[in-house]
Amino acid sequence: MLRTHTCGELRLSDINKEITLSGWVQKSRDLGGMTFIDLRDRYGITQLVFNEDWDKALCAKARQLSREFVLQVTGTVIERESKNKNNPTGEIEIKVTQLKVLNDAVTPPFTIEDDTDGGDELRMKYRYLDLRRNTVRKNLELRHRLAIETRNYLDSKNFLEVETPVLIKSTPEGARDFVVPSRMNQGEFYALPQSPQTFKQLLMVAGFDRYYQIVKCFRDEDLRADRQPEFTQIDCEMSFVEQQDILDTFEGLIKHLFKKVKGIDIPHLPHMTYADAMKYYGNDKPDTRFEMKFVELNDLVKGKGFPVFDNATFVVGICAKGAADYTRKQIDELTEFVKRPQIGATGLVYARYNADGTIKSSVDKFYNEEELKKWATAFNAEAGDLILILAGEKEKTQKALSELRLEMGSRLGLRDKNKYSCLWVVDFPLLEWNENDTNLLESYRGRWVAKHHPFTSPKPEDIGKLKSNPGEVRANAYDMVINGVEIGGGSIRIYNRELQAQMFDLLGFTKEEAQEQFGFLMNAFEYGAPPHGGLAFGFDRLCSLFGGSDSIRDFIAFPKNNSGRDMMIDAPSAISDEQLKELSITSTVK
RNA sequence: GCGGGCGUAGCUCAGUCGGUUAGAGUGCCGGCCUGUCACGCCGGAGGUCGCGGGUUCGAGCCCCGUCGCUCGCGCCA
Repeated sequence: MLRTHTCGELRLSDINKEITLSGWVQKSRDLGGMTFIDLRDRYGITQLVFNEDWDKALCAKARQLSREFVLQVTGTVIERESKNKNNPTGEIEIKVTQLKVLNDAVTPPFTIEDDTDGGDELRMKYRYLDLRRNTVRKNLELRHRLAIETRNYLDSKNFLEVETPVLIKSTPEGARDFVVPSRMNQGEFYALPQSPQTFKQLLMVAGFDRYYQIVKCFRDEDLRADRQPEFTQIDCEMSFVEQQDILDTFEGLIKHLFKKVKGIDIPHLPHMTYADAMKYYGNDKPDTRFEMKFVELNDLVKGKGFPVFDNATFVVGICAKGAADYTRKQIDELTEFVKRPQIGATGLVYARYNADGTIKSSVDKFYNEEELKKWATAFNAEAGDLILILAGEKEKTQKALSELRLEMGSRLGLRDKNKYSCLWVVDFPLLEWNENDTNLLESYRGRWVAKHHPFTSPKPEDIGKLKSNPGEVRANAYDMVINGVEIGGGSIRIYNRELQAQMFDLLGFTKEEAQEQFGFLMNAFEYGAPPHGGLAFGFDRLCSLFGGSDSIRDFIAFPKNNSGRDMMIDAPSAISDEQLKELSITSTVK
């Protein structure tokens, strides 16, 4: 061993011990006759001290050490003359007797400190240096802790972790696939899994009963702060269960994780229907840390001569508690916010419920005090509140107001990172209609697509509507939502060949296409498939939620940038003509 | 595919109305310094202002194009 202790563990109780430490030079402070060096490893920082009076040659050698040199030092633990209370090892230091430079280092391009001077791009390019920083290392330690506690909980509930293949088959449903050419089967391609969905269902057919896997999944879609092309799911499936059993089991998991990792007791998770989530929050993943629910105003505001409201199919608003003192400038900011192209509202109507009980609105020309009072009643508004109203086409307006609600929540400090509000959103629609929209791949346009995925079972009482009114069929599908983030989702699956075939038919598959792409699954259903269901958690998002960050990149050791590039190894890259030829692939790009 | 922001020293940034030799902090190098821990003091080196074109007597600044990074929309069963 090149060390007897780590740089984080020595204390006053270790005084006079002869020890050996190994680590990196964090900082060197040369005072002339003596030199201090902070030696760092994963566990902490220990101060080394060199003094000309003790060993002139050694002290001279210490002066030559720069940041990030790798050292092995032997010496005696001594009590510091002046102690540093900010460091757990700050009461001792090492009087070094032997110094060995295990490796030198060039000056790093950014400082290896909690508050680094490095920008994102540079940190990603030198991620191995970035990972030396406490903040990043702690994020990965949190990730490790969450993975361990997930396994502990699921193991205690009899779940088996089973690995499923990574080279699988491309299917047209869902996100774009990453594909991998097959050399042995020329002209054919594997796809990387978007999720192990069909395999876990086959494990249920196989009688495994309770399965989980902490597993990489791949989606070839554009990225965001919370979306990476390869990401990790906690993927789970159970047999002989109904929806409530799954909700109970995984409410248990999330409570276990909060308790073990953060020491927080999470109350019972309320259920909210998809319909209510849309009605009250305009969003299927509502941030329920604060209320500010939507109130529909169609009946109250129409027919008073205000064309914007009269021409709109949907008028809806929120009431921001205590925001009546918002200045004209602040309200203009909000108006600009909702008018941004990403949100797309045409304007914002407001009504201030002043402290003196009067109401002042931006549409006083059309609505008198009495009518505005009725608005206030509809919102349960009190003096001091600010009512904000949007109008337009229903879906777009809901979405815009949802964004405004979150913005107001942030501005009013209602979205505390250390507060957690968890719930289940249930009764999702089974299907949604894809417009004939050029933003979509041609094969996706103008047809019904599964809201969750095509293996999701419809609610038995809605099966009759599958043919007559597919859009109204509700699914046995559910999402876990925490602080406005979709942390996980799943469904009770179809386990009957005929119903599954009917689903594929609805989704526009011919019998032959369905058989070719999912025949293996439907065939399996004929051999005694148990009723089953499950869900998957986004593990990276869970980590970022626990770590109080909006970006999952901080919790992935080697993440990719917005363009899907690994800036460190510079992937993806072109491959040689020889490789292409072996795969029978012709490159159409120079 | 689209919209916003950014690109100036190793790093983080400032740079006014288009006008002298492009600055600061930090890091780096050298010197001094025996209790520092954001050490201090003195000195020094370090620039293709992302790239290409244009306007102008003159461009870091204005215009056009392009590349990269970043946040978002679309997309993401």
